[in-house]
Amino acid sequence: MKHWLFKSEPGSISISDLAASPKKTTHWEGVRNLQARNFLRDDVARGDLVFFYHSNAKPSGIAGICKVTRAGYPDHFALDPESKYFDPRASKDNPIWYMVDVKLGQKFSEIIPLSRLKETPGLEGMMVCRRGSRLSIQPVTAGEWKIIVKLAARL
DNA sequence: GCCAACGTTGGC
DNA sequence: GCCAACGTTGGC
Repeated sequence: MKHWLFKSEPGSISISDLAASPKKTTHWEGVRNLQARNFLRDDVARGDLVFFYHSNAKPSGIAGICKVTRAGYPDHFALDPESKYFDPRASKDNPIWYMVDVKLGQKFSEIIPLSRLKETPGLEGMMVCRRGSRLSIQPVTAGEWKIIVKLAARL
């Protein structure tokens, strides 16, 4: 089992929105970056655990934990001209973009802010802690996962 | 295939 | 709202 960090702007979907969703489950659609797409298509597996990260938020940081309930499959929003994620290059035979499904596991009582992550020993190598890192689907090491879960337990 | 211009992300 | 960093586009 692997660990990930998925970013979302709360205005798009927040962890509270996910908590209020049917079965507390959502598609993770709209990823339109090749590197992130490759993770979704090739690496994110059912059962993997995910930190739900709020970006462009007050504060930005990790809001909780989700579980992947469905591995990568074509993001059909790319085929829908009405969708803001529409991509005219995508087709049924060549979906280009992929999504996964995630289910809320645990919503933390508070956000663990990015500033906290940055000052926590052992997390220096995390992509999200590095300036200018825009990747919205990021792998997290088992060690980093453990450290952050410990932080969450002390909230 | 280079790279300047442009658009987007996202912290602050 | 600013702007740095990054990804993508398109002219050549």
